[in-house]
Amino acid sequence: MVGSKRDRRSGVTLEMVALRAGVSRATASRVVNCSPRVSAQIRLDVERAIADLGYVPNRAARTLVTGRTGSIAVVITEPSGRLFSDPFFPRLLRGASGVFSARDLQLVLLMPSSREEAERTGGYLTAGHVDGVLTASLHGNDPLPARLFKADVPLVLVGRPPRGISVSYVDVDNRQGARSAVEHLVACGRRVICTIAGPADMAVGIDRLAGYREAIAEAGLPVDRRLEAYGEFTQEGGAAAMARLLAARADIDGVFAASDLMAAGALSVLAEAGRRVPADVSVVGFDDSLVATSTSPQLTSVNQPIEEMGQEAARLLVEAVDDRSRAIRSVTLATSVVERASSARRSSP
Amino acid sequence: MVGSKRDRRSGVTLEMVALRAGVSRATASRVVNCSPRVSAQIRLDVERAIADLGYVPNRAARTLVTGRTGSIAVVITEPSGRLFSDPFFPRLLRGASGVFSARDLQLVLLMPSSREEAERTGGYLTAGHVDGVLTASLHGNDPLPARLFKADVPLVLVGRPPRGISVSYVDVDNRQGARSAVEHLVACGRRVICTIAGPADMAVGIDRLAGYREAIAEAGLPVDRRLEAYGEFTQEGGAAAMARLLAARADIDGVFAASDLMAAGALSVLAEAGRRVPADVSVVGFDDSLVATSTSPQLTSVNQPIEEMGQEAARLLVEAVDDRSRAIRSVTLATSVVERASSARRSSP
DNA sequence: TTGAAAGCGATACCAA
DNA sequence: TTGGTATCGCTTTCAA
Repeated sequence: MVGSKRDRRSGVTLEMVALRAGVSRATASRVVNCSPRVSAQIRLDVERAIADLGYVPNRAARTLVTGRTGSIAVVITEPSGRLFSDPFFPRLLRGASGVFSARDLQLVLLMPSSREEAERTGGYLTAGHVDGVLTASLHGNDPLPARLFKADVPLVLVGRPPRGISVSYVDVDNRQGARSAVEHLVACGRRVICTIAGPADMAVGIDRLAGYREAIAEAGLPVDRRLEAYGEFTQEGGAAAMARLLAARADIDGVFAASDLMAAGALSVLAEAGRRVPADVSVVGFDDSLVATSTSPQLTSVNQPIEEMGQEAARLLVEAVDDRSRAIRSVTLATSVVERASSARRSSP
Repeated sequence: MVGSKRDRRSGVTLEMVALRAGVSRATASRVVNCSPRVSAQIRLDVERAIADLGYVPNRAARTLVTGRTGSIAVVITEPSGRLFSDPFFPRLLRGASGVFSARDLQLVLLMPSSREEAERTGGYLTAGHVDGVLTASLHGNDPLPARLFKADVPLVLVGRPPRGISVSYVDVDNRQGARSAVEHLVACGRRVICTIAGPADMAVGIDRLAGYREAIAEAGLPVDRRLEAYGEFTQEGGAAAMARLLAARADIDGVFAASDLMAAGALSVLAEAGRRVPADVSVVGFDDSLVATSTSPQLTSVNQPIEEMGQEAARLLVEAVDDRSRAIRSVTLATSVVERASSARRSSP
């Protein structure tokens, strides 16, 4: 690596502080680290020297000996758009950052937006820049978990890990959530219920689809693959999927979308197609995010406690960083259906 | 700092690589750093050892000697909401990240959401975790620039720095942009033109307001402080300001808002008040973001090349990191008015 | 081309 | 309570 000659940082070292305060480096270090084994007078002397010189501990040196960096990375591997358009992430971050803050850990956000960048990010994380990694929205083929595991970097996922990967995680019961949504549609008297599923390589996508199928089967409704369409977790993805579904089965009277954003896309397509919601078609989303209350009609949606997921994940990660036991822990939170205007009992036929 | 006993990282060191390859640490280091002064055979041996052992260089150790970390921080100090709701930031990041990527620098995003967190973040940055800092949306009283300057950490701002701070920056000509907007309204035959200004402690806010005043004066229109209202750069801020303005002067026929989001808020208030846009009132926003084309009617807006700002800022920062000359550089980009449906020539009176 | 060895700045052990 | 010093993992002269 490059590194032009001697371009040392501003350069106040502990050595200089010690010299100025007339003590040894060891003692100065004790003051910096708030050790109780320092006399009051000396503590004052050193503190003044620190202030006079504007001393700031060099993290690299400290990290080298302690093995700790005092920072945690949150990694969001998404094609850039989603991080900012999906309200999921800010809520997750809000939940997590509170926990890290309380532990005086600096949260740094990494958002590789291409395979190449993801590669570099992996290097950054395994090189010891952070004490632990929190990641959300993982795709099935992402090599990151294995790489971090090998490098012994603590990792916690938000969302169930893909098959074959064992790692700590926090998730909501997506399967049960999806079932509740479909059961709600059935209770509304819907008989031709389709689903707009998330990407087939993401656990959330898979689980919500599984829940949908279970509920359909249990309700004794015929299973029909033409009632299932996949899409990205975006408004556009939802719209495109809805259009395909309508083309395949014109008699659809219920829609379960795997996210509110997708449901919003579906609503716009239904409106264009002249279907009234909820009179002709009832729609249920997932997330119960702000989006749910800004569509027209407002969305019935499966609520998931996102801030809480962030908190729990952060807590799990902090534990893992502290004890380094490599134990796998997981937390699953419950969901609930929040009813709004987009779903209603079918008017008597 | 804590640091439980010997909890060393996974622990493949260069020493171990050297041993396995049967060479000295120095030679192994040369291979890792792609030095040309290594024989082909030895290079192969060492590379195999690296692969076998899964060696990853320890960043802390390397940083300690080179003074470089290979990463750059982008700091957004906002009460959390704005980062995700304002399309400005994703665009800025997209522009900047391309440049950093090309230089193999890892971009880390820091978003302190309270004074306390901002304090910690300052510590993180001055402790040598990153080679340089890019920051946007700086408020006048933010102590960060001074702190970084003292610690000799390269810094580039997006947006003109507050008075009294000298630092490199990239900005658009906000003053001229605002003038063009107002001139456009005047050309539309508007005579009672108000402005929804940004926060008075932010340079963008100040500059756009100044441009507004200049244009009003030049057009020979009476200056009236009741035609100026301040607000946050949010939809709510814009709505509240518009409501106050209408209450103070019912005869308003032109609105210049300092951001599209604010203009969107203004549009909703105007609609509620029964004012037709653009027939009764013409509205011009600032940013020419996606928001501008999703309002109804679509917004006439001042375009600013945000991706380009991000690129230029990143370029400036990379330069500063490389030569460490502490020279202050700045780049100012031009704006242009993009006409849409929210502004139109007044129908003959 | 290769190796030996001197740091980089801080922590933590062992004596005093 | 204090100081001396080995050590962390790597880069980089300086000799060989």
